[in-house]
Amino acid sequence: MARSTNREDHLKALYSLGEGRGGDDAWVSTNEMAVALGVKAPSVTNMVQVLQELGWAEHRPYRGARLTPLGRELAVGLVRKHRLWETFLVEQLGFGWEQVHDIAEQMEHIDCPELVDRLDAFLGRPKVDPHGDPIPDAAGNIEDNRELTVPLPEGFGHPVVVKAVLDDSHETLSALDAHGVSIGVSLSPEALRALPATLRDVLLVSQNPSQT
Amino acid sequence: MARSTNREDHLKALYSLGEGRGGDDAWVSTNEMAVALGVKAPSVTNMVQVLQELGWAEHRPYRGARLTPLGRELAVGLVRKHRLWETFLVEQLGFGWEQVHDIAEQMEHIDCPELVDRLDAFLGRPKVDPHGDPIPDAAGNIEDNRELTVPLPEGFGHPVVVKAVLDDSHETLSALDAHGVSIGVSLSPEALRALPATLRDVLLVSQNPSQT
DNA sequence: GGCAAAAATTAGCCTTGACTAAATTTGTCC
DNA sequence: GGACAAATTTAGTCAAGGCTAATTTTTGCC
Repeated sequence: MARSTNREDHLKALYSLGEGRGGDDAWVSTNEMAVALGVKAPSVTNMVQVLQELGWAEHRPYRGARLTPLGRELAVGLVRKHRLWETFLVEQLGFGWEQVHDIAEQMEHIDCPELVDRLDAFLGRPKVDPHGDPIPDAAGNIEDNRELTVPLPEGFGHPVVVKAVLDDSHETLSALDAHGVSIGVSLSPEALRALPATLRDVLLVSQNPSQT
Repeated sequence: MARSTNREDHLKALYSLGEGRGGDDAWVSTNEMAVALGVKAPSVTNMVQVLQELGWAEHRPYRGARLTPLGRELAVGLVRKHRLWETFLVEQLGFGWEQVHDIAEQMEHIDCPELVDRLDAFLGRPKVDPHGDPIPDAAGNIEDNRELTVPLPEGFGHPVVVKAVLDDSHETLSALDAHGVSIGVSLSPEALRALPATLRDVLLVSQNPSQT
């Protein structure tokens, strides 16, 4: 048994859903994964059991699943590939930031370690992707400077600089685009108030425009 | 029923094997395809029948298969993607010409017409890939200047310029590399005689070094 | 023209990964 | 603490695409 697009998709869903929560309740329910992947729950149960046989995840029946260290390493590799390809598509080919998620979803499954290294070098070893998300390095380390940023502050008393967008869907990113929002843009309190709440909520900002 | 990696692989095999021969005997046997694809003959029979249902190919039992106009169009699109990605890998990422076939084999299945257009533009709308093979344009036209070239002439009386290599396998290309052969290189009669016959046979050359 | 060998197809089975329906476990509310 | 609802897994089915074994068609040779 080995790598396959489907297994990788399930692995990545498990990783994405599990990363938010720390500590002991890092278990992700099969139902959550099913919703994220657009399949039904029993299919996920099946696949999670396969991931367990592969040593990528641990499955506790009626509890959920979580990654093993190996699984996490592989998942981070997928995230790395995804974000590098997104960066390539935007910076080199001129795609809009709302177009690249779905394409990178296909490209991240290309299997060639040397390709990843060369792409990374070609792009100048970027630290963040076009949505402000950190790109893991070759060793799997993630330098997440977004912890220096904050969710939108109450009151909107000061201008803020957009550091990252937490939802990479075509829909959200197009809407943000229509409001002139992109990574690095400074938003005045008025501009913030003009944004629909659903869009404000996906932004990570730094409060001091002098912080880069 | 729709696109899938397997169906595309069979379509491309049918195209590659069928292109050499003109006219009425353009039928490709399922066995040939099986050998080319590394699967068994009955699997090919199955898949060829699927291609027929898709309107991509015509199957005449015990005779073989051949592409429909639609199938040919799709196959040329795959060849276009394959050769553009090979060009990208060599020219932009610095891969050796012997490394890129297998990677492009994966990348050619990425489905995004806009990506192909942008990649083509990014590369400067190249006419040939790193192995000297023509890259079809967006309309599917193939400007095959290799017809201006000739297989290696008898006698090796004159220097020749290498225009294309007919076998893109890692093995062959590495061997050619070891002999200092690459696209555009001029080979003296002595150099030609020094090449193993198996390597000489995959070269297309032009006889007059002044022809570029 | 008939017969053996080669080639191709059909038949039947396996794995992957999806689904629905049914059974099981968990958790909550009184 | 028990009953019921919600969540999860198990059981059984299906399609895609591969395989081997058996059958059928074609071909080549006398």
